Amino acid sequence: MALKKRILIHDIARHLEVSIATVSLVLNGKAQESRISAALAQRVLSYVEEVGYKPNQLAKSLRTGKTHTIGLVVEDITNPFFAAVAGLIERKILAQGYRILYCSTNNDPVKTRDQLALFEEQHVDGYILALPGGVEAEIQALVRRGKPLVLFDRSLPGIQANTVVVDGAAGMYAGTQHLLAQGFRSVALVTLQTSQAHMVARRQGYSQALQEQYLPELVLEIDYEQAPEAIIERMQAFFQEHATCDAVLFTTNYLGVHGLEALRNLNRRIPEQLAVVCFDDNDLFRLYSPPITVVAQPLEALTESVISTLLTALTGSGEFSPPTQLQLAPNLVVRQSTIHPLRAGSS
Amino acid sequence: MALKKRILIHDIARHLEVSIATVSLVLNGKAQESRISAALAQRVLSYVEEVGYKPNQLAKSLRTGKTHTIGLVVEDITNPFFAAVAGLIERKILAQGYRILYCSTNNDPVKTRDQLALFEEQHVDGYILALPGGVEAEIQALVRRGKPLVLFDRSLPGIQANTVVVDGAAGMYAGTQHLLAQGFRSVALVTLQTSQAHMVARRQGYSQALQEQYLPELVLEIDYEQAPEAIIERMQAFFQEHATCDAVLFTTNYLGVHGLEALRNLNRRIPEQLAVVCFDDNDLFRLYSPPITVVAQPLEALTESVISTLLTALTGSGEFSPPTQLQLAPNLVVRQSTIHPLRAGSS
DNA sequence: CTGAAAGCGCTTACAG
DNA sequence: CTGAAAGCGCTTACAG
Repeated sequence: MALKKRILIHDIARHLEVSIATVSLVLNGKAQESRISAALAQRVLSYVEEVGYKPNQLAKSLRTGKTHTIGLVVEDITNPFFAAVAGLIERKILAQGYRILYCSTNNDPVKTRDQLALFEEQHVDGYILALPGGVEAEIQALVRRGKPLVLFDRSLPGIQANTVVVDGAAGMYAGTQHLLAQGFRSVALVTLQTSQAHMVARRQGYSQALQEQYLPELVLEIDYEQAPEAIIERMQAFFQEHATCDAVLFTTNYLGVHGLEALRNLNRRIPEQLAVVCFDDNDLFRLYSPPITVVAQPLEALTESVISTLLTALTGSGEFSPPTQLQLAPNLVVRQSTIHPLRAGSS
Repeated sequence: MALKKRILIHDIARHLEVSIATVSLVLNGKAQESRISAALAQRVLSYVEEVGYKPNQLAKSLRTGKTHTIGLVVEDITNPFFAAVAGLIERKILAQGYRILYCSTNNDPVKTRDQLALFEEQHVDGYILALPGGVEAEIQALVRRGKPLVLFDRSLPGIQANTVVVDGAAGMYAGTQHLLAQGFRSVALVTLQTSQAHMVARRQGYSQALQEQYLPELVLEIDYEQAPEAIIERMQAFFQEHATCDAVLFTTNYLGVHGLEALRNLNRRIPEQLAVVCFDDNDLFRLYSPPITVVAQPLEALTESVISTLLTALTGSGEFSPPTQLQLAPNLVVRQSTIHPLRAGSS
């Protein structure tokens, strides 16, 4: 029943009849440079191991300013893309002894600002960020103060910071070209009504492909704030209004999911009546009937780049170095949703 | 260019010409009980607001022992169920001023132990846990030391702790009964090879429904460690071997997803050749062709219960109170994957 | 190698 | 209400 009193560095020192400094130096790997004998260091280490002493991280953090904590900010942890990113980041960074604080922004700059402030109060060592617009000033301040951070998925206009993004323009260009090559001629885009960099790029890839063929654009912009039901209804109205449209690209996975539901409600056959491409892959697209052609993001490479960039900044010499800016190539995965049985190869 | 020096409580006190204690007491809402005049308190508050002073949480935590951080341990953050739980928990608890540290266990007790130790070093105030078997001793120790925690999704054998689970036995019983009522007679179960409480319960619900009808069980146990490809192959072999089986229930969403892929590879028609039920819902099941009948978990109620239980423990008087043990009812959602066109209503 | 000491930035009795 | 002080548990020069 007796609560074991938490053991302190002081207890270790007293038991070994050495000074607190000695214990601390050994524990922090500074035995050599402090000219502590290997034998003594070993004695300390094995006793610490024996009694299971763990330094109080709070005290350590207060003293050193390091918390070994990373703040992960995503748009929405329930979105399969961000969940996958979170999972991969976790796997890669926990092994380095870091912990992860996370939060979802839901693209709300006010909420994001609050959360960034909380992370800062908590003294996170570094940040991994997929941000909404409207927090440029806060991020600029972090950059200026030399905080290790990396933006991913989307960059922030006017901010010079480590960034790892997927080339949305190239991806959507490839997707649109693929549709055109399959003989589709009235190609719509369903995207978000936003000026965020990644969405702008994806739309631009679509536009460019159409312009090169002198084909008109047909764009539906969805308000992120809306409830799923409203989004689905909006899409249904759009597809009914534009009945001659024979192909559509969705710029995010959840727009794609809602789009499939809208098309199912309308009984549109894919790809006979409407070909479908989505940016970003997931189980649903892969197993849907018909399987959906996607512009897949390189999740493994993306997270690997994010982590290595962050670790470099974290362990950096502290001196200024130019930000790393990476743009990764997505991968067009052609499935049946864009292979028109009658038109295939007719381009 | 000049780095603004971080402002300290000392600076506030000096500027207002009051004592540090006064500032601290006002900031911690103890102005009244310390008989500090409302006017002075107001002066402090507005100056603090004006200069944007934020107390250093590390120092505060070291002193008070509270970090306002919750440790969330899930099986796998990329699993839609756990991602949904994480999202809802986040939404409900960030508003209370708590931050969330998370980690995935992948059902590995060693990894789980390491992470729990990290969380403890970090002095999290409370825990929300979906655990693998093999960490009973660690949890028992947390409980004994009065740490606020709540187990969810699955209980831990022999551990008396706050627990919020979904009634898997009732859910699978209902799903199996539904299949029998639809006229299916050779009903298989695909589950995990594990002794975890939630899986045992789900299997037991299946067994009971069959036993009541004197029907034989047909169970495939999958090893969690295997790669998806291996799991799919294993399932294909199973379904080929048991060709007369006319219905199947999957006990988790990812087993269901892999199962659908296996059945697609085998060109089995659902429900004509095989009816399908899955425990846990997601977009894929809802939009699949045909839509899949599921035993849906009450996510909103589940997370609400988890949070309120944890907050009670967190703000509790510290005195012992018996653990809260909640079991929520799941909801059978019948879709076309179990409605046999020829047999419907024939039961 | 050691020991005493300062300091990270707070909170909180305590005496006045 | 105030002021001085202890203390949360560490790390790290510094003099010896």
